[in-house]
Amino acid sequence: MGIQGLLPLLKSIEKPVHLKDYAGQTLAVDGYVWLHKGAFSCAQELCLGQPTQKYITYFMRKIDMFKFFGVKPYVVFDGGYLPSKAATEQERLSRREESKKAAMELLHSGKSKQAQDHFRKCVDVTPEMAYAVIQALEAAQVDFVVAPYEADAQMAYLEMKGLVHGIVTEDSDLLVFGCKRVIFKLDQYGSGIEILHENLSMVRDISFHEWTMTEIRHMCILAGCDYLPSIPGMGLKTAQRVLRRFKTFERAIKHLRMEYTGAKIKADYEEAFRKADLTFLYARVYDPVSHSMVHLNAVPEELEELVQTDEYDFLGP
DNA sequence: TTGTATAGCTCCT
DNA sequence: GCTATACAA
Repeated sequence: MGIQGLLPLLKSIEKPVHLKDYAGQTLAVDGYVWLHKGAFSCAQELCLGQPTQKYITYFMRKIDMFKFFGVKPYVVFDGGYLPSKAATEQERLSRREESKKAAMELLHSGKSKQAQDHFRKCVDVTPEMAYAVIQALEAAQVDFVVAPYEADAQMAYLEMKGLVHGIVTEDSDLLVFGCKRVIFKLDQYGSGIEILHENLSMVRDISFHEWTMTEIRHMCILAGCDYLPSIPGMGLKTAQRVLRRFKTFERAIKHLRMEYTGAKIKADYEEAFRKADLTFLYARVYDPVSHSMVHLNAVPEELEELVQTDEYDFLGP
């Protein structure tokens, strides 16, 4: 889902770029994006369990494009799902099953063209597909890493450690994780748009002047993110207003509780907010240098013991 | 003005 | 996952 409405809000700081602008550099790539797009070319085969190589070919063509422009790709795959995302996954699964039923019926009545539309809605990227692509990457000596949980946090870590110069993705969450250089909408010719974190203060549609990374992260969580749905009626602009007025999210939530009478804000909302915030800060990632599991940012002393407990399995158990 | 709900898109020629 | 669009509070 990402952060609803974040990218349109950042239009004024978008910069058109081309892969060749990054010649000689390494860019982290969200493997899921290419896996999913590649799966579209062979949705029916994948849904019916028929053997196909098309999604691998598609993926490697993207890799070749990077190499053609002198850019080194560092592919990042998703690992396990966080417990906090289980509900979303279940919802997606049942929607896919519905589409598959419709696709099969159309196929059996000879309407293969219409069936294809439904196959594309039910196609899912499986770990087996990721593994097939990984083998092709190994053969081509392309760097990759499987994140213990979410690719987003893993890519943010690679950038933070200086292992990559920027991140290619379609997911606005990356900016909330604090990434410095994110490239969106990369097309088949190598064109895309770049957003730099340092330019956030220059956004015209909303005033982020003097805003810290913490405030921007809190605004995004309040407006709804993958780890916590928003309070009904709370979008980015309203979230920005209440945070500007009340300074901290605790005070903002307290105020919203008084204003929004009734059961609109659940009793555990503030607790859930804190957990979402900690996930953006301290998600578990893999460190390719030391070959060990670490947290995205150094965990402060007062939290060190807590993050080891089951209470904190939302960071990745 | 702002948020939400819905539909259409990702492949390829 | 994204965007574009129409509609609602």
